[in-house]
Amino acid sequence: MTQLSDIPMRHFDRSLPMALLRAREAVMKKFSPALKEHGLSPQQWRVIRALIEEEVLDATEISERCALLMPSLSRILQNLQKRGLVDRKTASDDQRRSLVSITPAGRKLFRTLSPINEARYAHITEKFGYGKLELLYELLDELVQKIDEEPT
Amino acid sequence: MTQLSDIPMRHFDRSLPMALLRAREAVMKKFSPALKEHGLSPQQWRVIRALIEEEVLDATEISERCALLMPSLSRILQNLQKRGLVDRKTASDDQRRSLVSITPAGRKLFRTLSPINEARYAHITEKFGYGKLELLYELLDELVQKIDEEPT
DNA sequence: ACAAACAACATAACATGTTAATTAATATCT
DNA sequence: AGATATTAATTAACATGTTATGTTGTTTGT
Repeated sequence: MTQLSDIPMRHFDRSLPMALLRAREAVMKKFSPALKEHGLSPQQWRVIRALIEEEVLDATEISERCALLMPSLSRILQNLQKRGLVDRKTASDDQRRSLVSITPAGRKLFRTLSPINEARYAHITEKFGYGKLELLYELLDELVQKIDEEPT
Repeated sequence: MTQLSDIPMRHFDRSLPMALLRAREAVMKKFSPALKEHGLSPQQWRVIRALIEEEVLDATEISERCALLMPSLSRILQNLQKRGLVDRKTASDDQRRSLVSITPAGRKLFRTLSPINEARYAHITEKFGYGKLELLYELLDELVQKIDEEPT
């Protein structure tokens, strides 16, 4: 006879948040050390990458592109500015907005680190397989899409 | 003629850490609110789940199962103990080890939250598709495996 | 023009992530 | 047995995650 107590609880390792966390940790283990050697956290690196792609961005745009909440970003920008890696000026048309750009020193640091990271990325791609990697990206994108198109 | 400057930089959205982060954020948005209503962080919830599965665990085992570093776990256990959700005693055979178990109050809290979370999980499964979810788990597992079997 | 609503950014407060250093107990080696 | 190395857990220090609140500048409505 089947009872509630006979139904096995979904195991911990079939937890989506945990699976995503562990995957992210494994990947970061490959990228973080090189960043740390140059005094950058993964979050600081994301900001620098965004500014290489775009040249000038306000804080809110950086926040969205880098998946950083404004309070975290606020502290990170203060830190990067103090170290001379980014520059800031208030927008002339909207004094609330803070326009951020990368400095030559920041650009130089990027050029130092970028090849190292790209090499690691290439290595992961080769080891895991290009096709599987693309499939993984697609699944992750679709997961986000399906979840976000819900209310609640 | 092709130059280095013509090679487009791999875009931000094709960053594996970012893709995993965004997916995790989207998923957590579905689970966190119910936990927060009951005063639990996702990390605290992971610890409680682990203790429901196992009854007694030492701190190191919890750390591994929950993907929490020991310093974080140390603070979390102090918090949960203070709130009467877990219990601790030092192991008789090894006084260094701290054996943790869940209290009746902790078990009750679990029974309250578990159905809510399982329902959300079922909803995601339905929306995303069972097959795709299984495929995602497999890809994530394999990614971790391939990355971890490397040195450097 | 002026008050109310809104938007961008900063700050506060607390939990967690992360590395290093500490403490106490156990294991190992000679 | 006694010195040394290892291990389990904690603490320290600082960066980030997260929600709430504050500050200032801009927009909207009348």
